[in-house]
Amino acid sequence: MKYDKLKIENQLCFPLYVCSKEIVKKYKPFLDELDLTYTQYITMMILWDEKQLTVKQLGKKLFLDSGTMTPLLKKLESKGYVKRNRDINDERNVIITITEKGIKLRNSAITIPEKVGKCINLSVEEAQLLYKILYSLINNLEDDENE
Amino acid sequence: MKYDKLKIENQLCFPLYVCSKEIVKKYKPFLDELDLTYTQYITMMILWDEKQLTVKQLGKKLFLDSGTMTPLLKKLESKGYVKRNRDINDERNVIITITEKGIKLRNSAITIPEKVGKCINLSVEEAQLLYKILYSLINNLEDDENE
DNA sequence: TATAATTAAATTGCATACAATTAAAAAGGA
DNA sequence: TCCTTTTTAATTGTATGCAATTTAATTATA
Repeated sequence: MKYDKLKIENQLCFPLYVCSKEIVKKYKPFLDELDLTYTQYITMMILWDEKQLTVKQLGKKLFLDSGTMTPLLKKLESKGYVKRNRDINDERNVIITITEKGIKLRNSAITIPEKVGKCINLSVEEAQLLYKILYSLINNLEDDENE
Repeated sequence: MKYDKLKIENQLCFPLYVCSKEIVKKYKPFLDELDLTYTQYITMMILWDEKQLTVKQLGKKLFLDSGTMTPLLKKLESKGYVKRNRDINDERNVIITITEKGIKLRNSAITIPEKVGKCINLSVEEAQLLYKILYSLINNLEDDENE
């Protein structure tokens, strides 16, 4: 039919949008124990690895802009997990550094991926395939930006 | 390493979250022309098919609760695309009915799926596979709810 | 060097999302 | 029938997410 392409069941974005939201919800009870939101959690994930980054660098890795990052980082600072300091060499930059308390939080978070994995319940093959397709999609979207 | 499961590149949820956000952004210029947001768009998508539903039924199809639906539907009402009326037979329900103006909007929306499809740029096989995996994921998540 | 252009963070305004609560209506049971 | 429970929307409060703008600092250029 003429309007078939406008049917919700023929959309690819809609199940993506639903999966994203619903899985983030699955994280909630586990993240509540750490007093973190999902966005704060993925921010900490970067910082557990890199220790120190500018707001810009963090936002690039997380696909978020300063409008989202600035209030989020202030919240993480108020919880004592990060410090925010202007770069002395280039005062435009704000450098985010993880604190000792932030580093310690990683031990409490370590069981989360496994717990959420159980809710997801995909076969290893499906999970790998999904992962692969999602990242190629992200690359396509980025290429499309630069046309 | 001990903390490998906490690395951002080993997460499945993160690329889902990014894809969802980034594709919704791709819709923006096209939806701007219709003065619709993405959530308003998928709501209209349901209504183009069903004409009349309660808030509850709409929310169930969209995986959204009344806290999101109520203000969104008021906005669609103020734009003249839907009407909101209490069900006379059961005053707890609010029935959403698409208006003539709302029905006509479909003709302006009809080119959107194709335009966004071009940005996504996956092969037909990958797109079908992704679709299939996402819906089985949604089913798994729902099953997990009812345990 | 003085000015223009660029860059990074912060701010503002709007639109979700969702948990938790509230209010009203309907259904079920003693 | 009266009371309790359930159901549906709406409301409240918190946290994103992003476009657009602003501010301050740096870089590029005439």
